[in-house]
Amino acid sequence: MYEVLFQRLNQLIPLNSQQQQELSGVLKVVELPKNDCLLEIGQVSDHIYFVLEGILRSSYSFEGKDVTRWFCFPGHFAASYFSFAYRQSSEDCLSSLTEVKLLSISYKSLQLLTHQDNVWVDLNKRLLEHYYTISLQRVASFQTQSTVERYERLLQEHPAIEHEVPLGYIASYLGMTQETLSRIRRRKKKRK
Amino acid sequence: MYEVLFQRLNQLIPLNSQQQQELSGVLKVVELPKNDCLLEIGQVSDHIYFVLEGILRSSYSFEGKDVTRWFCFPGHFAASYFSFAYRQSSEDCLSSLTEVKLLSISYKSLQLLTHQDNVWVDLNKRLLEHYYTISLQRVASFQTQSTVERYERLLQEHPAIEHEVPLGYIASYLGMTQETLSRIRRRKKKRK
DNA sequence: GGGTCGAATTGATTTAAATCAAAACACAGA
DNA sequence: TCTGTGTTTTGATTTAAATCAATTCGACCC
Repeated sequence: MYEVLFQRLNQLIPLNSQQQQELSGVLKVVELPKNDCLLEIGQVSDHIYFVLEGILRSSYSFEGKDVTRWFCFPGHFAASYFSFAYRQSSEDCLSSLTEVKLLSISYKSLQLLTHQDNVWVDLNKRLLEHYYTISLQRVASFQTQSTVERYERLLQEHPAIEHEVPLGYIASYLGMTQETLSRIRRRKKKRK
Repeated sequence: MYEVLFQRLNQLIPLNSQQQQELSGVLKVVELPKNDCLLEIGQVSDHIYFVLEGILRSSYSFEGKDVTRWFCFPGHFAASYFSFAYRQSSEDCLSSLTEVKLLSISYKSLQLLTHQDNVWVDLNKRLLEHYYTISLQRVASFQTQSTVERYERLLQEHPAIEHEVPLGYIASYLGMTQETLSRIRRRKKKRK
């Protein structure tokens, strides 16, 4: 059950079997239906999730509009980082776009782990670096790529998104209107 | 001399006087002329800088074009993070846009500090979090704001940029052409 | 099978930005 | 002061995207 998670973690930092066991001891499996809310805006996030199956979406509110911060696919971690790490109220909302199966760890459990082994501190840093990199690349894609190119790239990374995520959510993630994205899709079909 | 730096660091994490002294011991003051290169693409970054005076710019290359990654003003830290932290060759280039006065710390010195006091590890994390936040906000500004709004916001944060940084650099930072930015400026003047 | 709701598509139009080309400007050096 | 170089501005045009309004589509319920 936890194999997928450990595989992913080992890419970030090597864990020995004791560390793996300690982590396993505090993980919980969570299964949720489609369109379920894991965290609302204003709440303090109490969990980090690891996606086993399904898709999550994080969004924030801008001038009344709902904007997609990111999507979370199997093998990804999901959290409202600053809310979780610093116990602040979250600016983001987190919810399921499909039925999902997740692993979750609570703030308290992670605190305990952290105090007894530095590897969890290192892991935190690695994850931060990872998500920082992704964010930098995303900025670069806005600087240098057209709407079409941004969509193509997203499709390459996550082909599933095309059929499993509502168009409007993808459009706001990419910074365009849903009409524009719909037309991009049409032109793409025609070319085939 | 180091006062400005310590003030900034204390916002991120409290340092006692011993820690301040240890850091002071390994800092170097660097003064450079305008348009000097601190790091070229492909090199391994060996220093983190803190800007006392002047402006730095980091850029990367995309399809032959030079694109501004960020600007660095007094009170900011400048580095090619992944090149520095993991001794990889840098994708970014770093250079001075004006005469600059910097504080610098070498990889080796920071390694030594890190081994003798955990506070420097924490500081690293805080800085990462800080720059991650900025990157997230920047993505959000591409998702939700128009070219005009993005420029206005940049001006609010760094009014100096208007007269001290070449237009083309600002335009690529904001993800628009320099003609567009020039016209935005003209319309702005007219309105006054 | 008809009706309803939200999502997606389409069309017409306006607006914004990119592109291409040329002129104006700023400034350092002869 | 003139000249060359790089930057910025301007103009004309094309292209891309937003906006607004109206259908169409699809899933679900009755």
